Amino acid sequence: MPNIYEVAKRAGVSTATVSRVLSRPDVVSPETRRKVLHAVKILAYAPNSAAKHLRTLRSGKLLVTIPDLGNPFFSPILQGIEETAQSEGYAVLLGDMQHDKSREDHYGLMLQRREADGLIFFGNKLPRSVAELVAAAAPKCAPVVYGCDFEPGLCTSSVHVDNVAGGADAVDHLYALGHRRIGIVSGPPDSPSSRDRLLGATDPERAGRANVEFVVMKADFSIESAYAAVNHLLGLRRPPTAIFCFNDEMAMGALEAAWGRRLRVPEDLSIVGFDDIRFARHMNPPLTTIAQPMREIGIGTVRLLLDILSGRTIVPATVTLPHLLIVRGSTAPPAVEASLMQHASTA
Amino acid sequence: MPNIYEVAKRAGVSTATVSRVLSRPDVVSPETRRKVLHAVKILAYAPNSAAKHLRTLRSGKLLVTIPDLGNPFFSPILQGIEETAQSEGYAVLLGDMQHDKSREDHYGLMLQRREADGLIFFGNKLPRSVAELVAAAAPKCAPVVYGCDFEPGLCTSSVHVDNVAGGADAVDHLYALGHRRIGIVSGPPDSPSSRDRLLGATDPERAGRANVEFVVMKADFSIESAYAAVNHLLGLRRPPTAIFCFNDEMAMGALEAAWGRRLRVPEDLSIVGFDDIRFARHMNPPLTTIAQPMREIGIGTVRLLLDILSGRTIVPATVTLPHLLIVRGSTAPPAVEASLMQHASTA
DNA sequence: TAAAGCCACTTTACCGGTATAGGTTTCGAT
DNA sequence: ATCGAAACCTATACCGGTAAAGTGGCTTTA
Repeated sequence: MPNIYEVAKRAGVSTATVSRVLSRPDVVSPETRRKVLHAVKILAYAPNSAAKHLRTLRSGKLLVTIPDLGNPFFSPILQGIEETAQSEGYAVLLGDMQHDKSREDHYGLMLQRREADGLIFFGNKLPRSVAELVAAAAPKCAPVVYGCDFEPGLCTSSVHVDNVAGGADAVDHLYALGHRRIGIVSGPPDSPSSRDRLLGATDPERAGRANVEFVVMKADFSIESAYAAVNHLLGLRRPPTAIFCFNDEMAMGALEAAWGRRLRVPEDLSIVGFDDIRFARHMNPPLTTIAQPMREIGIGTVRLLLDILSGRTIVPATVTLPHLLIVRGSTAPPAVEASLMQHASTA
Repeated sequence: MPNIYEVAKRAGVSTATVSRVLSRPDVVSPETRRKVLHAVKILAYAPNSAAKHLRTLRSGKLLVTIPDLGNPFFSPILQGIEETAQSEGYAVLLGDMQHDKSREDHYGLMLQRREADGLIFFGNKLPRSVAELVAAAAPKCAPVVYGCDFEPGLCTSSVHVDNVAGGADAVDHLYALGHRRIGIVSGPPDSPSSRDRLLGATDPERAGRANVEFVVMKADFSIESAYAAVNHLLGLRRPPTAIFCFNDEMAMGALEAAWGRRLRVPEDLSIVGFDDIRFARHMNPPLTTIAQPMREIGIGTVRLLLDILSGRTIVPATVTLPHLLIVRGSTAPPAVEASLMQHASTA
């Protein structure tokens, strides 16, 4: 593995010149440049990154932590992050929290050791070590960006959709179809986005909604938890005619529960999801859902973080990206009997 | 951000002592150790990783490249990798190839620059820069491990299942159920694992198989390609009674094609997948498939790579992990008419 | 009693780049 | 011919750790 000295010797120049040929070629004469590049090629030289990082005090890496890699919601986000980071000359360090607190502090330390220049955090709550770092930087920006969720009290930037409006849009869709008894399968209570979706979904002030009943089941964003919750809902004396799940995986669980009870979707039961993961359109029936621009969320977090790192952004910024209701085959007006029953019971 | 000098000064010792307290505490007296640790705590000191890496010529990072992050097949693999790497003191650098050659060489260079100590490669073909590195190291090991696939001619280690046997097991299952006309939806021809599965699936020498007809459709592991392929198969004059897709996502596409033609699965058409991704059991009907131990594949690649890095392994090793046929609801004996037709036509 | 060994630490060279200051050459203007 | 400034290059300090050699005082050994 050759170093810069060997290249310099071979090209007959100083190491500084070699360095400059590779980082700012325009300030070196064409002739010298040619000689150096030739030597670089012959020796297959590539600058050692540790040395570079030590001298420049930048690592060229962004740390990204994800609560659960297995969730397909994060795949396009990660792709957006990885692609943008690479095109801006950064590499991505991946941390999978697996919902484990002890792993979180491990990754918090990596920021302190400067193994990464910044952190893109997906999850509910910053690990303690990072929160301290953020608090220390306040009111200026620490190199930390929240994706999707964000802690209201904390001085951090974030990129997300309007979850209140998203939740409201899902329910508005069901309401417009005629549903008046709606089951809701929420995420865990410590998830800010789940809280917001619930807020929007059940907002009694929402214009045009009257005579709606909600039955809220707490779940945890997993297929299994939603299956159990929906199974319970369908076993009620007066089951809901529609169900809004706070993510698409839980909608899969809801579909399974419906199959299990020989209910047809959407004839007997309408189902709405959230996220529009890649598989939503391939479910049976294709899933109506609130789409999040996942790839753009990923891209947005990187851009925001790079703005902070370069000093272009000083004060924490919040970016809200648009969501979109995608109507597919899993929602329809409630069956006549159901709406009659509903009518009779409220009369 | 304090450095080791400030800690040394505060503790009244030399920097070397501070360094040793943190890396080999046992060779320092308890009293000195206490003083140093106290100073470390007060200053919130964390060793700069670039400096450490420069001196030790190790980066503590493993580069992992994935052809497509969106494929849920890779999620458990990545989780296994990340978890094992972290527990062994390594961090994971993520590269998403997105089937793009130009990105591949970018990541090849990272090895040369020593931004990572080793590479875990998922995909068909090593990028040129890495292949050169491997060739240069031959017949010893380069710090490169193939996951799932592997290039036969190349001197690299790999971790995978026996794809020939897996393909054979899938077809044996269908054969045992009575299917004699089997559609096969393969991956792209440049994928070694797809080639192997095809070999096993259509092996005419396989004991006990007689009078089986195969119709092979080339696809590319995507839902859409499989949908088109299966749609074509089902439109044939004598369509197959069972279909073996070389991954589970393609089985999803096959299911969709069956729904589209109002066929019941498994009554009218049996479907077998490969991989046993997390969603396989949640399809409608639950998918019969060949399970790969994905998490263990991930763990295995890390262990193998660390063995190479530590010098414990000198010669390239190949690890074959067990696969398993998981029978769920998507396979059943062919309908009577179909088998009669089959019988009549072969008589 | 000198030599050798050991302990617990300090000193220092070094990893491989880049930033910076300073030196040399070139060339047009005076 | 002399000067000045730009263009281009070199020498070197420095980034922050760690490995290895060195130190001083003590104990053990021949």
